[in-house]
Amino acid sequence: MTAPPRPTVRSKRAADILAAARHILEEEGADALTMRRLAAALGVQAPSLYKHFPTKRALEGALVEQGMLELGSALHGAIEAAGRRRVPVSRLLETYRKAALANPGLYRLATAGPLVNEALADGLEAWAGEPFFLATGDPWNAQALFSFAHGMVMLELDGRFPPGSDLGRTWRAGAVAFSYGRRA
Amino acid sequence: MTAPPRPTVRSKRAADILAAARHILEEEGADALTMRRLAAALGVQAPSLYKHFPTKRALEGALVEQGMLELGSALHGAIEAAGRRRVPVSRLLETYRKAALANPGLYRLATAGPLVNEALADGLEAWAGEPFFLATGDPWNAQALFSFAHGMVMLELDGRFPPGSDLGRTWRAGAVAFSYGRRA
DNA sequence: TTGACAGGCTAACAAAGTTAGCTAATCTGG
DNA sequence: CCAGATTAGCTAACTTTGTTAGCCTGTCAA
Repeated sequence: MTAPPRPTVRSKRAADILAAARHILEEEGADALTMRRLAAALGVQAPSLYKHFPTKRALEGALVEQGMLELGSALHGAIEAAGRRRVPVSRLLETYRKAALANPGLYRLATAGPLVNEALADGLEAWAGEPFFLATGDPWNAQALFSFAHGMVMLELDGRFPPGSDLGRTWRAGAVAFSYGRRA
Repeated sequence: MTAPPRPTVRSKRAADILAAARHILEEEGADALTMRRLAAALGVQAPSLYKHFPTKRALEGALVEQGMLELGSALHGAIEAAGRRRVPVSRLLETYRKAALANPGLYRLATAGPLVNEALADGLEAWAGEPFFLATGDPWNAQALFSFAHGMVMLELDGRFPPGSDLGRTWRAGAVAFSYGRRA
């Protein structure tokens, strides 16, 4: 088990900005997260934000780091809760779904576009993905299971499933498919 | 088997614009697809484009329709090639992967953000998804399999897998997991 | 022939990220 | 305790982007 990566340390002010940004992101959507809107929420003018983050993408990157850290923590929590036994795939998926849907804006931000993560502490993504390896036992099923979970969350967030779909059952179908450790 | 939806009919000029847009999208990326850049490629000024599409999103929507139609055709082609037998999941996935990665910009456009599809001919999405039902035999495994495929493509396009990953093997792991028609 | 319409044009706006350069406060080293 | 540096704010302004308004010209049908 890899150690959880330490979050980047930031000034109090920078942390406040991130909190405000996150609030706007979740309450009003990604489009509402503009530098001017964010500045206004902090009672400040837009250019002042650049004293704390060099660019909007950097600010988003910091949000992504937070999101990944929280998601990773949730997943590792599920692993630990299982003690010495292997986590059931279904349990891991439930955790993933719940954690991801709890912060839709952040999740989309973290996994949209080619590379918002740039300087994303390198180990972070690997660490967050580790539970999938622990649940499946091999890297290929781990990646496949992760892809399934990611696809489900994205499609669910984007309302891409036909109305009336029993998504719980779809998640369960995936869980069944990836259980019992079959090899490719 | 549902009939393939007819593509929206458009004027010659509108079709030309879409072709140019698609070219820019694939050659230079989504950021390069601006109204001015597109207009320039057509030897025209930006506002002229609004004689043919009411908004940039409408133009993107038309591109998405094209993409979905092509992807759906590829998948249905795989179904037909199997004749009366059920398509192997692995075969369907290979088709999906190949078709999606052949037009990365278009694929991302079609499946990014909450709703680019708006007026997307309603049956189109259902029609494109039908092959997954035919390959798995029930709607829940169909949706789960689709989510897996979608997640794989997105992560692959975004370079989210650790370098050196054997993605072919990951796709195969997914294929194995979703074969043999297990029920949730 | 006349009038509608199709399809182009220029000028311009608003919103977005961002930069430059100023200033007031606060902290720090001698 | 003061001087200089740093911090963190400000205003003004620039660029890029989508988009609108309003004009003009050619084509084609009544």
